[in-house]
Amino acid sequence: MTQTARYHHGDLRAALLQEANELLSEQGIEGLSLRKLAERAGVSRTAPYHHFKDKNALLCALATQAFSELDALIGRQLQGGGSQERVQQFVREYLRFATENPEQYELMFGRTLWKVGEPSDELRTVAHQSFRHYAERLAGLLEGRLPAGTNPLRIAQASWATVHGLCRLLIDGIYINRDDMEEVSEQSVALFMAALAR
Amino acid sequence: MTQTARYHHGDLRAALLQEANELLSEQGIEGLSLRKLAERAGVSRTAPYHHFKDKNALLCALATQAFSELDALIGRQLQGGGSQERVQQFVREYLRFATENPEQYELMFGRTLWKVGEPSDELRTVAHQSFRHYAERLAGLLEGRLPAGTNPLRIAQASWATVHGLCRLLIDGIYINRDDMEEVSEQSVALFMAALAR
DNA sequence: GATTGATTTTGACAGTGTCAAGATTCTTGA
DNA sequence: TCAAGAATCTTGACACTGTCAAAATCAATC
Repeated sequence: MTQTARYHHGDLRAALLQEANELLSEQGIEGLSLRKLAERAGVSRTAPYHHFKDKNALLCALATQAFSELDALIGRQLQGGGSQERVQQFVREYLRFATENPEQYELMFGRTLWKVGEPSDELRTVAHQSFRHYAERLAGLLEGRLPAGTNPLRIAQASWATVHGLCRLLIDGIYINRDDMEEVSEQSVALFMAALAR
Repeated sequence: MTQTARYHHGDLRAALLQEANELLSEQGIEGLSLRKLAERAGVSRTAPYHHFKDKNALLCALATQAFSELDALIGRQLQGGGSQERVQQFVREYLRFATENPEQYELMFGRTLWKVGEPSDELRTVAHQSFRHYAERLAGLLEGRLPAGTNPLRIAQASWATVHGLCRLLIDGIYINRDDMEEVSEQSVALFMAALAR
């Protein structure tokens, strides 16, 4: 039953997601067209529409997968007792996650889904969950260190914005030097921790 | 000589830039097509090609203008002696700049020009100049405050990344609440300054 | 075995950026 | 003054995009 060119594909949905991920990595969001995708999967232009409402839905599915990975990374890196080295390590891993799959990261956080398109409920959920997860873990790490009157949520937002900003500058091709970025991130973490340890 | 429907437009280049800025604000980068632009300017589809090599060139021209404004903002806000309040004020203004013209900001820092397209030499120059300008001014403000062994350039990069990250999260529609963002930015600045004032 | 539903196909449409070739107007030099 | 050339603008065309409608094919079910 695995011969080529049968009318029903078998598991087109999964095949599309797989091809989409590859195409995304190779050519970026701009190079990811439904028609290329269909051709790669050996199927006609409009076949994907029976598995995804439209392009936006397919991209949401991709981004949702990616957020799950990020969430796993957060859980893996931000557990146990807290030290500056642990946070440094997390940031390094986050930077690695973003820069090794830049197109995926762009899809996760970019305007394509969040502004131009419409993020699916599933995507919204997993994205917010990831951030909440991060905020909780970080609050755990910084337990007792925070100066009075400091809102842990704000710290989480601020630190995430910093790391995210670094990633964006790097990914979008504005800062080119990755090694510099690593140094910048270390500097940032050091400053944050220094301020919190007062 | 100002009657309508004459063959030569007169100053099509300027008109295109003007219309492009409006269209950009109204409909975003995705809604900005050369054909719409041409129609708005009352001219045929391909007329713009006699004033801009291609779409990328036109967008670069837009972004270059915008960077000049940002550069002016930096010069305006980051002058004179330094205090935490001065930095806070700058960040507020930067956030305002980005959130009041989100599509412009996206164009300036987004992948459309820096990664997908090719930034013009002019754009590269003014962008780097803006950052250098920021770095110098900030170093001036923090003069004498920096702990030994702290590279002012890294501080500039780190702080810019933070503000930029906030802007991106806000603009891309991930953080929705602007007021929260303002609070986050204040928190960030406070942390930075606290760490530096040790 | 016929019917129903899922899946896939072809055809079509409006929209995009951009090239080539022709039309018009402005400018410049003799 | 007027011809030549440059600048500017237009029409035609091409390949590409996402998406809809209608027809074709297959799988499963009653």
